[in-house]
Amino acid sequence: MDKYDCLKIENQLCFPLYACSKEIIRHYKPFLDEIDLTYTQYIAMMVLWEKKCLSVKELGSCLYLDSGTLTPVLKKLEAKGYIERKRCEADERSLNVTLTDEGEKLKDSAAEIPPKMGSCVNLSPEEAGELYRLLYKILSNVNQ
Amino acid sequence: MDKYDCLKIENQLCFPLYACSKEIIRHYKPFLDEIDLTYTQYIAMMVLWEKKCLSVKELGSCLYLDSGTLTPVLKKLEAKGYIERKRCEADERSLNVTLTDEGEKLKDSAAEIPPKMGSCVNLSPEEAGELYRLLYKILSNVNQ
DNA sequence: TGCAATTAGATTGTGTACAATGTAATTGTA
DNA sequence: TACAATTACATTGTACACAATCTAATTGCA
Repeated sequence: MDKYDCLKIENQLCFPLYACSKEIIRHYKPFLDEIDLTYTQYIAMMVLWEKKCLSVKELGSCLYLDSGTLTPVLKKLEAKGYIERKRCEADERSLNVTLTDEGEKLKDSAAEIPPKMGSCVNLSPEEAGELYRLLYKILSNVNQ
Repeated sequence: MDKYDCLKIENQLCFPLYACSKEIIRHYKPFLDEIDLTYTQYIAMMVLWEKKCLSVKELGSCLYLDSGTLTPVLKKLEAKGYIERKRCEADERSLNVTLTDEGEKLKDSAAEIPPKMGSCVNLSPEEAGELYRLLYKILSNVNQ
């Protein structure tokens, strides 16, 4: 165990996280292509399907994304007709994002994706649960 | 449990993976700034510090990255003077990537980063080990 | 109440990611 | 041994991600 061992990629925890995240997202692509969404657009829609209406700031804190990333993503979703972007009347700084009927309708096609994805992650339910717990434990710490 | 529950972001495994990966990489930034590397450049250097010399293809399979991503990353590392890129004499299609003395020297500064990062992931050694195991289990499956 | 500080989004610039395609070198085989 | 198929890398185009900065609206406090 020399002082450089910590630099070996196989001793890193961040690297398999990074690689895993990318590889799984890559496996989403063929399914997401069918409903013409990218992964980022998909997770934004996922929050909207649940919350119906929220500000860019709220969406950003759900997704760990800032306005620099979300503004163009939301403009694309608006161009596709899935959402509406409207300044909040009570506070003009804030932008309300809401689902259109088309956006709401998309939920049915999207609901077919998670079951199809399940097979690419070969973990037992217990392992998946443990992974989930560990990831959220890190996330809760990383944000103080 | 209705048919849309699978679409809730808190029921997804991919989302915390994606968010965790990004958040941890973001925490690397101040440390990586000190040695003027991005995260992608850092993991490429990590493989080189270990293997000394390898082709773009080999590097790509270590990092789960293709030439479209690696070519510009490696050109930047070459411009910084940390690596050399030279066509393989035995097979001109292949490009050999090797460390320069400057690149080798960088290893000492880089070795200070992993210990500093440890504190941002508040997992016990057992939990970190389990997370590591689960991530590599997924990675081994995702690539058939 | 006036105005400095804060806040919410948008913009800009840099750096990945990756699919699709292009090019040149090498291989396999009829 | 020609030449089609394959391989390695580079290029192009699209889409994030994020730091830094900008603008306009709102808040807080002297």
